[in-house]
Amino acid sequence: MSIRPHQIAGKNAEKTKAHNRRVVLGYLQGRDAGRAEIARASGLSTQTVSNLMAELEAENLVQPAGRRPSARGQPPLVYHFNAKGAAVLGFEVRPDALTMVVTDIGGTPIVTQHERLAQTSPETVLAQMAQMAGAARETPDYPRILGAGLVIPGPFGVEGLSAAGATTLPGWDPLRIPALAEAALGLPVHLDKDATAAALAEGMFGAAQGLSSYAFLYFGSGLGLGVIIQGHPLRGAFGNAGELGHVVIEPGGLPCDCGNLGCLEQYVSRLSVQRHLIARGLLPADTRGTDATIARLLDVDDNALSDWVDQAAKALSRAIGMLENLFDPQSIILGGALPDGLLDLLIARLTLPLGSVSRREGRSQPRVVRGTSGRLTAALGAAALVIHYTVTPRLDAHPMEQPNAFN
Amino acid sequence: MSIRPHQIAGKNAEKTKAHNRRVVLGYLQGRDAGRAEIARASGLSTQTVSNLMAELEAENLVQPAGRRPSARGQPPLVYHFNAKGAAVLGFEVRPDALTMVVTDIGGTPIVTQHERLAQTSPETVLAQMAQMAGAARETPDYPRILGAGLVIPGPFGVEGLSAAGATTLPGWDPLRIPALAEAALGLPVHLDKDATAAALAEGMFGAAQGLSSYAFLYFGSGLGLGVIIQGHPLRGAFGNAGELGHVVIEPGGLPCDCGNLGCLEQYVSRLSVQRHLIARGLLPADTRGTDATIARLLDVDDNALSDWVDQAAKALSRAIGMLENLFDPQSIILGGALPDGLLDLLIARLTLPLGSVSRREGRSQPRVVRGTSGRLTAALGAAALVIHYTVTPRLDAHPMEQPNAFN
DNA sequence: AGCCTTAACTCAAAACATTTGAATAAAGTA
DNA sequence: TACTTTATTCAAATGTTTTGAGTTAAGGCT
Repeated sequence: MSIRPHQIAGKNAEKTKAHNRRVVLGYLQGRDAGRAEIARASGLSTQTVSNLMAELEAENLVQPAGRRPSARGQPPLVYHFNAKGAAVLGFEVRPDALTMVVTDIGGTPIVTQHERLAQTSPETVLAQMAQMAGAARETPDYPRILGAGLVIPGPFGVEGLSAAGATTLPGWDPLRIPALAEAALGLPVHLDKDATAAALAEGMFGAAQGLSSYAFLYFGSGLGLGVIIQGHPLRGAFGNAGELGHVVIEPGGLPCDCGNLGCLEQYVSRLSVQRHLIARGLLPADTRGTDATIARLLDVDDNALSDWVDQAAKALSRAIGMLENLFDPQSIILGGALPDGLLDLLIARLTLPLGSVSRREGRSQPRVVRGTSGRLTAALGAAALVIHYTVTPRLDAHPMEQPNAFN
Repeated sequence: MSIRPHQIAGKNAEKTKAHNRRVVLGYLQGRDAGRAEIARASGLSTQTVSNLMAELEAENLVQPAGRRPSARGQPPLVYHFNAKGAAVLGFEVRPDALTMVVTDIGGTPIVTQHERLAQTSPETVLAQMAQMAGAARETPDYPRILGAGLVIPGPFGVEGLSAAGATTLPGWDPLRIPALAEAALGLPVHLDKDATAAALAEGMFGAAQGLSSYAFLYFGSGLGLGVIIQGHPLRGAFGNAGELGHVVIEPGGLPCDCGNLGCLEQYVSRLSVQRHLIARGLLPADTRGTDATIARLLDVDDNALSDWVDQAAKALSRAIGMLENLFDPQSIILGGALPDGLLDLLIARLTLPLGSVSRREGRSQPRVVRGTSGRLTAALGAAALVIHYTVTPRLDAHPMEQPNAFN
C-alpha cells in the first residue's frame, strides 16, 4: 500500500532484471508462450528472455510444456506458468475474526483457517497470524512461500464512515502495519482494503481475467469498490479510493450513519436486503440464514424480494453509469457476499443509462458481469495481492514502500 | 495516450538511464537540490547522479546555483531546474479553432497563436499545425523544442455524448493521430483530452503544485474532469475517464442531449450559467460578453446570478463528495472557462457532504481550491503534457505507445 | 592554529544485465 | 536435396550503475 507522499526511485541493473522477470512472468500468467514470442511482446532480446526463463524454470515458477507446431521454422518450446511452483498467504482481518488462506500462485486454496478474534490490537492479531502461518509452513514438501497479503477493512484514518456493523480496526495504521507484519511473519507483506484485493483476485482467477481496466463492486457488510486501471490498483492519496457505499445516489433519500442522505449502500448492500426482508417478517432480526432465505425467496419469485431488487437495480444502474463515466472501464464486475442468484437478478434488472462513455460500438465485453467469487473472496484477494506484486512490473514508487519476493 | 490493450515492455540499460534522468529532473522540478540529496531521495548512488547532472547541465536543462550553507561538511552545490533551457509546443484543436502556445519548460508562454479552422479533417489541421510550428521555430536563438502536446475534445469513440456546442472531431482517432502528428511536426507528440492536460498544467504551474493526487474540474463548453493519481493521469481503458459532465447528479432532473436526466453539466457549466442568464434577459441569446456580464452581475450581487450559484453549488457539492469518495484525492481544483470571481463564489457556497473520506483530521490541503488557469488553459495543458512526459518517469507501458524526447 | 569529524564530490575499476552477431537446430517448401 | 523460416544458444561487446579509494570544503574541538 503506497500511500506516503509520492516519491520516485531510481533504477539499476538489478531492479531492471526484477522488472523484466515480472514482465515475463506476467505474460506467461496470461498464456503459454515460447521464448521468441515473449521477446517480441516485451521488446527484450530472445537471449535475455532465455536467461530469465532458465532462472524461472530453476525456481520452478515456469515449466516447459512441449513444442507447439507452427507454420514454418523450428517450433517454439512453449513454457507454462507453474501454478504449483510456490505458495502465498492471504489474511483477512475483521473486527471479530481472522481468516487465513494458503494458495498456490494459481490462486487455488491449499489450506484455509478461520479463528475468532478476542482482541483486535495489532500486536495480538499479528502474533496470532504468525502462529497460523508457522503451523501452515511446517507441512512438509511445502512449496516456497513468496509472501503474505493482508486485507483490513477501510476506510483508513476517517471517522464515522464505516459500514454499520463493521468498524475500522483501531490501531491498524496502514502505514505501520506492513513493517510490523513483515517482522512478525518473516515474509514480504502487502496490505490493502478488501474491495481492491478482491478486484485483483477477480482479475487473476475470476470474471475479469484478461481485462486490464475494470471496476469490482464488492458486497461485504457495506458496498466497496476496487478499481484496477491498466492492471494496477487505484488507491488514491490516502488509500481510500473506491468508497462507493457512501456516494449519494438518491439525493434526500434514506439517511445513513455517515450523515449523508441517500448513500448507495442504503439501497444496494447485504444489509439493505436484510433490513428489507426483516421489515417484512421474512428474515429473523438476527439475520441468521440470510443466504438460505434469499435462495428460497428467489425460487418462489417472492414479491418482497423482487421489490428490493427493483429498488436496488435502480440505484445501482445510476451508480454504474457514474462509474463508467468516471473510470471508463472495460467492464464492471459485481461480486462478494451476496448469493449468485440475487446478483444475477440484480444485473438482469439493470437499466443502464444512455449517457455513458461505455455505450460504444463494437464492445467485446459486457458492461456488467457477475464475479465468480465465493465466501473466501477477501482472503483470496489478500493472496492475490502477493501474486500481483510478484508477477506485475511495478510502478515507480519508492522501493521501501513495496517490498517483494523478487527484490 | 496509451489506450491500446495493456502491454508491458522490458527494460534495458538505456531505458534505465532515461528513467533515472527523469527521476532526477522530476525531483529538481520540485525544488533545488544538491547531488547528494538527490541520490538519497532516489536511491541512486551519488556517482550516478553526478553523471546524469553533468549531462543535464550540458543540455542546459539544469544549472548550478551556488553552494548552500549546511550544518557540517562540504556544502552541497545546489542545482536548479532551468525553465528556460528548452521549449515545448502546445496545440489545442477545437471544432472551430486551433490554438498554439510555445512555452519554456517552466510553463511560461513565449508565443501564442490562434487561427480559425475552416476544415477539421486531420490532414488539413495537421498541415496548419506544421506551418505554425515551423514559423515559431524559425525565431533565432530558440531553445531546443522537446516535443508537442495535442489536446482534442473527448470523449473518443462514443456517439451522442459531446457537450452541446462542441462536437467530437470526426476522423480524430486518438490511436492514429499521434503518429501522424509526429510525422507532420518532426517532434514527439503527446495527445490527451483537455481536462487531463489542464490538470497536469495545474499541477505543474498552478494551484495543484506539490500535490501528487488530485482531481481537476475543467469548465470548457461542458464540464470535464482530469484526474491525476500519484502524478500520473488517469485515462481509463479507452481514454474516456473523467466524463464528469454526464454523471447524473439530480435523478429525474433536467434533460440532457445525451439522453440522461439530471446530468451535472446541466447545472454546473458555462453553458448552464449562460442559459440561466439568457432566460432572465441578462445576456443576449448569442452569449456575447458572457464574462463581462458575469463580472458586472457579481459586482452588484445580482439575485439571478446568485440563484444560479446556489443551484450549481448544490449539485457541485454532491459531485465533489462523489469524487472524494471514489478517487480519494488530496484536493479538488476548479478551473477553466469561468470567471475567477464566479468560481470563488461557487466554492464559497459549497456545502460539502459529511460522508466523505476527505473529511479527515489534520488535513493540510483544503478540500476544494480554485485553479489559476486562464483562457489558455487547454493549450498550456497541451504543453504541460510534453513537460510531464519529459520529467516524470514512465509507467510500464509499451514504448511504442509513449514516444518521448529522451528515448 | 592545528587536527578531527562530517559531508559532498570525483576518479577509476568492477559488477551487472542486456544486446549483438555468429552459429546451430528443427521444421516446412521448392 | 537445397533453401527458407523460425527458435534457440554461445561468446563477446555494450551501456549503465555501483563500489572503493581518494579529494575538497566546511564546522567543531583542543
